[in-house]
Amino acid sequence: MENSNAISKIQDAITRNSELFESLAQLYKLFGDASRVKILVALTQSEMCVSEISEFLSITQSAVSHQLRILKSSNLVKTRRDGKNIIYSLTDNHVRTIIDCGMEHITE
Amino acid sequence: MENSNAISKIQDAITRNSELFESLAQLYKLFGDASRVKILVALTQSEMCVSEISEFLSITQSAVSHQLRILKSSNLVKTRRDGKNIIYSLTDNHVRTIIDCGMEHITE
DNA sequence: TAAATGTATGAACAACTGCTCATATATGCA
DNA sequence: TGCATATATGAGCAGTTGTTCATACATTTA
Repeated sequence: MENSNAISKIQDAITRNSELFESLAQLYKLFGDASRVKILVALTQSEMCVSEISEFLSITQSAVSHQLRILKSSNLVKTRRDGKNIIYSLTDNHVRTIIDCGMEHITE
Repeated sequence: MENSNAISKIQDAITRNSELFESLAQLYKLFGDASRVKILVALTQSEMCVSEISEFLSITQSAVSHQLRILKSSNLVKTRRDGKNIIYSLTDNHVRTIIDCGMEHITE
């Protein structure tokens, strides 16, 4: 099929920035799981320790811990220790923005 | 572990709106794949037919078709026929907004 | 120091995802 | 009407994902 020139340019742009869009997909993948989204939403309201998060999701402490590890290694959350507890919080405000952005689509 | 009152309220809110956050995760899941993201990004620039999209992704026409079906059944894209071609385009501007929102996080 | 509490981690597994291949359907054209 | 082109779809498969279970590690307290 013969391309119009305009579409060729779009295709070039996407091919050139291929890695960028893979990062984008990788980012959205983090929000693409109900447990993780709920964790992130909770953390937009307040920092929390693992057992607090574990309480209101119907999954075990272990599962929460696994998910938090993913979120931390992706730099969406950060931690500090407070005695026996590890307190998780959002790294920055991007998470909040992204969630709000998606919510607007859902609740239109 | 004993909850602070504030955290209890957050947990209640999240439990009550559980389905909402599952929809949110479902939405982000659509953006959580490189092929789909590239398709959506392309469509923010111009409507396109299947074979055009198929050209610049290194996947087959069949794979593109499968992904477009997913995007269509989620109401992110819509179609019209033009002769032998099916032209795909974005349903509304939310996709654009969501992509921009994620890009800001990536390219900070 | 021993027990209790909070968190992290590895293995295993079922469910899901995205791709390919083969093939069906739909339209346009000779 | 027959053939070429464009798209859709089902089956099958390999890779990924999210959970659980068992257990290890870290900190506090008796």
